Amino acid sequence: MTSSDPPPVGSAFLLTQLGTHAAQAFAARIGELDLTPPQTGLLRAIAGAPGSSQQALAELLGTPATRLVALVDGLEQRGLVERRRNPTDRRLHAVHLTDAGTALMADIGRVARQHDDAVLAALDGDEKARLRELLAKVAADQGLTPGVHPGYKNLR
Amino acid sequence: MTSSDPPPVGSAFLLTQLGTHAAQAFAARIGELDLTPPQTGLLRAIAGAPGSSQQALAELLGTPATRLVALVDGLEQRGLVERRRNPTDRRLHAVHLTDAGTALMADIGRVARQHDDAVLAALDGDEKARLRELLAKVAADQGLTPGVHPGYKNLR
DNA sequence: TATTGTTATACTCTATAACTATA
DNA sequence: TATAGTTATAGAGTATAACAATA
Repeated sequence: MTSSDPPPVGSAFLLTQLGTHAAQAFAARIGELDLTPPQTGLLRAIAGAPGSSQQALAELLGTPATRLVALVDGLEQRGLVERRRNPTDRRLHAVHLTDAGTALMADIGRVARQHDDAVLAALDGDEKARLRELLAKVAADQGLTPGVHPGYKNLR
Repeated sequence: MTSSDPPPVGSAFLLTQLGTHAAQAFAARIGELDLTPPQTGLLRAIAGAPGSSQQALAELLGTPATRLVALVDGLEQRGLVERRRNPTDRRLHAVHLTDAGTALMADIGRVARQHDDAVLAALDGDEKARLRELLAKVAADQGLTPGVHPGYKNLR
């Protein structure tokens, strides 16, 4: 081919393009709560499995424990989560949301819904349902953990 | 754990999750050609608009010119692209693919098709077409430039 | 003086490795 | 000796700012 025709792009590239765009838009929105996307994902994980050890959280998110420590540090300093030592095995730090953290989760939920509406504004109800169905099918086939962003995964 | 219900996730999050997954999978595949995704995107841009100045390419991709210079440097050293000075205005460096670069584009196309098939393996033909349609609709509404990955965009 | 390209520098994020404490 | 957590260090990727060449 010489040029002039726009190079045909596959659906997988469309997915990457839209996924990156959605991630950037979400980062901007959640930034108004002074949160980064990794922090938000960790808060969600803690809310879904309160009292988990940091090792367990690292395992769930697929990230090195060292990164998790730094993330928990930041959230703890802001009073959103707390570490509780396990009296039976004093090596373990169970991570819990504080009341402030729980309250913030509600805000995060609101922001997430606004984000969802904004990104999918072009679709009507039926189309949204159909898209969700197709995406869920692909996600399951690709082995993605529901609710866990693959960006935590160490790749090399 | 107390809660048993998986936290409900919006379609926009599914998009982000799948988009990141697809990007990682593509990076792994294209890495076998010793290319990074940003390099691949730049090659595509050059192939689509040969002879563009570096400023024009930076503008198209939405990236600082300084980053583009570094990317072109890497591709030029490998003999995939070349800079040609414009005799009329010697400030401009028109960027072109070399023969090796053109040949590599064919390999990239093959890898991209394999990638597409792998990511969408769960869907039949009709479903693929429907998904593509819905994604294209959302992408257009969100103002994405066709064929350009938003990851080049400077955000702050 | 304005524009294209380049180089130098700094910053952010993340991973790897070494270390402490508990078991 | 093995495990949970932590600290220290280094690397990749990118942006910001200063500079050089040409117009």
